[in-house]
Amino acid sequence: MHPDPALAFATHDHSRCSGAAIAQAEILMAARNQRLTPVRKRTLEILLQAHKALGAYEVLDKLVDDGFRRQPPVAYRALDFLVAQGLAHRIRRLNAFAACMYPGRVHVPAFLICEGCQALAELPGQAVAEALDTAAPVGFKIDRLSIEAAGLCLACRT
Amino acid sequence: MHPDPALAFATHDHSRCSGAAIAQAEILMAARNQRLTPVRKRTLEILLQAHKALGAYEVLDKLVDDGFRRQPPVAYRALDFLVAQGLAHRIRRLNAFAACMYPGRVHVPAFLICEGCQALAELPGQAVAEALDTAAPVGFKIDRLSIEAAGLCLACRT
DNA sequence: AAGAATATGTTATAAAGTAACAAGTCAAGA
DNA sequence: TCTTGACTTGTTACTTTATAACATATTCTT
Repeated sequence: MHPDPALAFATHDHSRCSGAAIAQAEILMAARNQRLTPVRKRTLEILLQAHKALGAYEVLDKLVDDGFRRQPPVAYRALDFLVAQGLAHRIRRLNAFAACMYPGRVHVPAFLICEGCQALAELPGQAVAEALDTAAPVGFKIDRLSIEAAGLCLACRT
Repeated sequence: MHPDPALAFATHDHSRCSGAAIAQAEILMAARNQRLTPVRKRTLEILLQAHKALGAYEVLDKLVDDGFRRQPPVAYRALDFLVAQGLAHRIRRLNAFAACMYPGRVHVPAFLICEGCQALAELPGQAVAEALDTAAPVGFKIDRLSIEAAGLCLACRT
């Protein structure tokens, strides 16, 4: 995982991220009586290894390499499951999906998208959510919140 | 305009909002040497009167009623212009567009989307943006920020 | 083993957004 | 005033993203 969001913008071994995260996902799904079936598991691996946001059709292309048929519902169903289980997030600015960096933990995801290297950092947005709650009209109950910032990371600015 | 975002969730005369806002847009565009052509002006009116987020194709349908041809670029070009000029915002969660409530003023838009009545409130998100900036890794420069919350307004909860 | 719930296979289609180029409009300088 | 260049619109065609609907298969429960 990425306890430090800054690591998202640093080079590192992606396959290492993947292994532990998959193991944790297995445990989590078992605890919830949810099935991390082959497509779902592979989809999560694909997101973890990409280490950036991937469009559903990009995921689908990679699933095809693994023998699954190239049909949109294959990818969308797996992605929807992962999102519902909090193992992945949907990045609306990009029409894309990314593996969650804090699976199983209650958190408000906030995203930084580097337009230079396409890297994506997920950071805890609790404070951001509180600021919004304060600003919101009395009585409005926030269910789901998207916080997505596009910009340039340190490396890409220099 | 809506100095008080809470008004977005209260019933009121939409056509009244529109008139003043259009007049202001005219002034603003003149000052910037930008042309608020008929399609653009009508598109802005449509957004202002709808008083909620409208998909590009919904806008297009209404433009057709005014004699414009039903061709996607007609709507997208007008909408893109309005967004570029800060007269409208794009709501990514909804694949939709809404008139800006603070045209000509520097601000960070934050949106509350009521899933009960589909009303949309735009509120100043400066504090929210600052919270995110604080949480972001050193060196990341935020260019554009989406803050979009889905939930239920007071009226729809009761 | 039967039935219910869940997951996958498959076809088809809807919805959202863009590329590319031709044609028209407008404003400013020669 | 003419013409040049920038901008705007018209139009065709297409790409990308996402979902509906229904059949089949798998798994869990009793």
